[in-house]
Amino acid sequence: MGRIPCCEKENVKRGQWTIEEDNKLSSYIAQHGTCNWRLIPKNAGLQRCGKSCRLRWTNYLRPDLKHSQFSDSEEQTIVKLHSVFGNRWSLIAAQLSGRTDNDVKNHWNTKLRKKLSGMGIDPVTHKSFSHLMAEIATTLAPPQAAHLAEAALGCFKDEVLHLLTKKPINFRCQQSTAELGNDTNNYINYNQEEIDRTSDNIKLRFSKDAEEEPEMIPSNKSWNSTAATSASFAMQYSVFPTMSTFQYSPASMCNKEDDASPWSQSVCTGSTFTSMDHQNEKLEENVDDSEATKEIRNLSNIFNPYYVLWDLPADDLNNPMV
DNA sequence: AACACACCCAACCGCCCACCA
DNA sequence: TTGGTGGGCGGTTGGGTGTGT
Repeated sequence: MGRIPCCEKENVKRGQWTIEEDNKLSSYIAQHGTCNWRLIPKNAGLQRCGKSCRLRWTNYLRPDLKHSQFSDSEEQTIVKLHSVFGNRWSLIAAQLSGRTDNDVKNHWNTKLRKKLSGMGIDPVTHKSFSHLMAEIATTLAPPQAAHLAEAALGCFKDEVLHLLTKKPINFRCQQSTAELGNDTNNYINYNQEEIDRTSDNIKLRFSKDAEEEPEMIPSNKSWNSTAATSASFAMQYSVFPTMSTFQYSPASMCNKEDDASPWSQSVCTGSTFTSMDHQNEKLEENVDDSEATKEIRNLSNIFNPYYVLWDLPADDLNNPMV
């Protein structure tokens, strides 16, 4: 026994809304409110499904909606919250005034996901790709690790190709000014040969290292193995060129008129050495609760996979939650 | 200029859950 | 307790538009 449809499908109009329909719906809701969506199209003289009316109102016509571009600040908030909630778009949207879940979802799927991928970060787990590759190495014994790494590389193929080859983005390797002088516009362009070579290197290193130092790749590590161990492998099996002089810091992610911010530039760094890896490296050096560990706690940023909500600046939250 | 491809985003679909009689 | 209903949600689609060749 299925649910009865919310309307007679054959008698309702579908597709794009006209200005006239928008006006009818808006004026009806202005007078009568939104108490019963099933009755609204009928009473408003619209040949639309009630659900369609609700969506049109909530996603487009509502007077409190913003129709402007997402700001850097909003984007950062989305990424932060996505790292906590995943695809709970309504929860995320609730923190951004004037944005709907549909807006947030669309923006994520069309822009933010690519931005993160372009930065070498898996948009699902919010971990760097190299970190994920390292997780594989810490979980499986050779030769499975090498095989799975190859498979994982296949899974990330689109991201990797996007990262390395997409012409319009013209990925920029951002290095410290100390290293580059004042020229911060150095570009590294990869070609197919380079991609293949990178891929081969990964496979080779997995196999070779496992052969030479099998004890380095524990066979029974869980996916929740310590970050320190993972970080060491992340460094060891880093897919992309590592530039230890660069890190994403909270400051670099702030919404300032700072063109040097990797976020505002919306470009790829070509490095997977995220601050998380950097932090983990410090963790490894200081196993106990040292100054470095404290520093790590203070360095929570949007790419920290262990990000917790209470680290969010209160200003970012539209509807602070318990 | 014409075509192909990529991208964006409004709209739809179907599932789920809370509420109520 | 149960079934009907409205509304919310996330995933997906497809048409319009932009861009490259």
